Amino acid sequence: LKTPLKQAATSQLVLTERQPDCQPLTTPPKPKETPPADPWTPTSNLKMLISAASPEIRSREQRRQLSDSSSEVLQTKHCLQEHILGDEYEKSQPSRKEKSLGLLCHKFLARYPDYPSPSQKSYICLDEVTEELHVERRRIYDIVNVLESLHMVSRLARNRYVWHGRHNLPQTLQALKKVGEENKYIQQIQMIKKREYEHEFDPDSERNEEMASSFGSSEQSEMSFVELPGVEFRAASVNGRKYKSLRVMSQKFVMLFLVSTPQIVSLEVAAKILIGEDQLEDLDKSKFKTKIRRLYDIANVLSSLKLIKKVHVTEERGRKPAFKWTGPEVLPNTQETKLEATSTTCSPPVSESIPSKEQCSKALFPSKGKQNFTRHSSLIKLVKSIENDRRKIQSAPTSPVKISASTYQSLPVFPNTVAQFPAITKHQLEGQSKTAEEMQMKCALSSPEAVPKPEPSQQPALSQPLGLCPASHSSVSPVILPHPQSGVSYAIYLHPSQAHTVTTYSPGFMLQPLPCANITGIKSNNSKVLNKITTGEGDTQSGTWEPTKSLAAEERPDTKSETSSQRCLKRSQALPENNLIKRHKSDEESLDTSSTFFPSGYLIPLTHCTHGNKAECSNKEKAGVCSLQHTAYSSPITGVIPMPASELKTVNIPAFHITPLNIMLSPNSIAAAPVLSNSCLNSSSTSSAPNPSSSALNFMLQHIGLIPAGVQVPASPVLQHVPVSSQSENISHSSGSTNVQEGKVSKNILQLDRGGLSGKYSAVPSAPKEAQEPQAVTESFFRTPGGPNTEPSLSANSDGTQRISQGTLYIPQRKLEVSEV
DNA sequence: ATCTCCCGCCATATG
DNA sequence: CATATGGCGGGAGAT
Repeated sequence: LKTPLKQAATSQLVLTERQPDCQPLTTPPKPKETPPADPWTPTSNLKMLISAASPEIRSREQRRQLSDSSSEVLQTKHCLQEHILGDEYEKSQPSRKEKSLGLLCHKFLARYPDYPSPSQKSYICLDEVTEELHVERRRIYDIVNVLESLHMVSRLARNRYVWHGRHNLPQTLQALKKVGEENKYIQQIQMIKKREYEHEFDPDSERNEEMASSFGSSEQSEMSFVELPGVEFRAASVNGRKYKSLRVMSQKFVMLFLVSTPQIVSLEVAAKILIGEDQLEDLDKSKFKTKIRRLYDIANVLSSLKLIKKVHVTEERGRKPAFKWTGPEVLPNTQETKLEATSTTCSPPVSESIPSKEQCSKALFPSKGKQNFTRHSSLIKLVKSIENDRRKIQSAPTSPVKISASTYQSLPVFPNTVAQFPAITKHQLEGQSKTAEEMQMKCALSSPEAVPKPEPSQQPALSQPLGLCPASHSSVSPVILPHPQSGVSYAIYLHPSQAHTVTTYSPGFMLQPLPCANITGIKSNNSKVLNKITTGEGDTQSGTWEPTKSLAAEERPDTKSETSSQRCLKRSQALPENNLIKRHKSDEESLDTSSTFFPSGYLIPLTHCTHGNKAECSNKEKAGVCSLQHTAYSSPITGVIPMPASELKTVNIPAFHITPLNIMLSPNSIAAAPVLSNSCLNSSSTSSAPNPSSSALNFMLQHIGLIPAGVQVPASPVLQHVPVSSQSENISHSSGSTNVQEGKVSKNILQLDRGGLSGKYSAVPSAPKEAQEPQAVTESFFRTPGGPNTEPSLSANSDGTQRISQGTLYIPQRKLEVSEV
């Protein structure tokens, strides 16, 4: 028995971790799973597992061949059915591992392509899945829920989901990262660690007290689900609150990875944070346990997606289970600063290339869905009101042309004012048109720098966001935020209960221990950096801005970068902003009143709203849109925009990673900083999934000829990788007290390779590795004695300060000295 | 013993 | 009301 079990385990690991290397080996398909009725044969069991695994592995490695993978699966399945040859082969008891969520998830994923073509949507029928995979429905829900949290699937109706694959992943991650930053997760993590520390000395003295006090404040984002423009909960979905916990937990869990510097998160910390958010109380041992259980569930799915992998962190206390982010690095969005002339671009994130075309198209029409808030009248109302507001705004000027590519507009600081300020709208490309001229115009507009000219009046439509004010919270008050980088704007809905909290909440309670100071400092540094990058100097301005929270900085980076014209625009807006900011600053110092925001919110992409409006839009527009869309589809878009190396450097600077550090911003602050973001940023991001506008923009530019169609994705990929790998790796290595061990896993993997597949593998040495290779390469490349952050590129841009600050961050109050050589 | 986390009861949501 | 979802926690396999 044991043997078989082990194998199973191994196989699983392999599946999870190894895929890339596998080669197309042919596996003689053997039976896959059998119903547990059969007898037992260890060997058979193994075989089965392996066989099962191999196909999947294959599929994985070749992500490109989706169809293949699916076919494989089918094959496997067939085999299963007819197999039986082995008689004794059977495996019988599925040993727990065979039933693991991770394995199940693999099987599930194997059925669908990572990057399904937009044209053909694949639907997921839960009944079929459960049947084919031989699992209880409950398990499928676990998987689907996590996938939903990443927007890899979305629910259509009962029993029905749509498969999006990883197309939305970049956007999702970016959005999550942003929210994570807003939530001050970094600080929370530090707090927890600190507390832990203290505990060591003092057993449980006043744990409750502390927790309550500190955490109470931190309870912020309670249940909030971050949505993306293109993917929203459909139909009956869920807006309704309560039941999104797994989804929400999943998102938060991911946020923790994206926000923390070594991208390693221990279960314990994650659980505490997640608990802390909604419940002040602690102590709950059972609650903690439950949370942990859920985290394991989520982790299994994320592992199957290869977004994380298990590791162990050894601290003073001993070693604790943890997970390390292995997914694509999310760039700090912020910097769209430079998008200007070149368009920046986005390089494909990570290793996989994404069908740009598809993405673009997708991005263009995100809204397909209307959001239905099922059964939540309040939500519906909100939406309507929002729409109305928007309409008002839009309607005001006549602007036939909306523009937008740029994206995000600014958000009004105060709702009232909002209307007054001109904003550039995001998407609306649609309407417009078709003419080349128009397109050009748009393009121009869209690019921030290039387009400075657009006058406000022209951009009447704020398509997105309208700011609503946070100040008055009604039971449900939506706060709309622009999401510059990704171009995704989202709104946060507070639960009534939360709202109370927020409103009520006293300023003093925030905690921000030491770290704060550091953070702040860093932040300022970052901002400086930004300035530097963007503008040569900017000290002056920066001074003003610095105070702002990182968020502000992030979002607003363009401010600096913008062209004069834009600047002017902004300035006008800025006045209020600045004041606000300043104010905040002071607040912050005192303790941050604002910190609480973003508590629980439900994030809804504004885009949708727009959509809703769409109806109202003139038919013409619609028509225009349609045409546009078509075009988009048919047109060959590269999707990638060339980016100069220099730019890349800037963007990738490690400092930025740190930037996130963040700080929380208050809604006000956010609102305050209206920004026009440009699409570039997003593009840069990696992400492949830029916001609609950006993609549209790119598309247009290319067509117009402004941008070369071919894109060079030269260095960018590498660079992108760098930050991630280098960081994490270095850290792990260097960390003194904290160790990350992956030993087990890797071992298993290795064994497996040797054992069963070696023969096949031998044939294919280099190719497979490639997938993972990049990491290694980059790693070595960047790894420098100085420490994780010391990279050449960095140094160029940064002044010593940055580096220092970074170091500070890492090490913050813990003893674990991670980096610092 | 501890770490993982499967299983499936049962409250809720959805249609 | 019948189902579909999915929170939750016991308790057992894996280490």
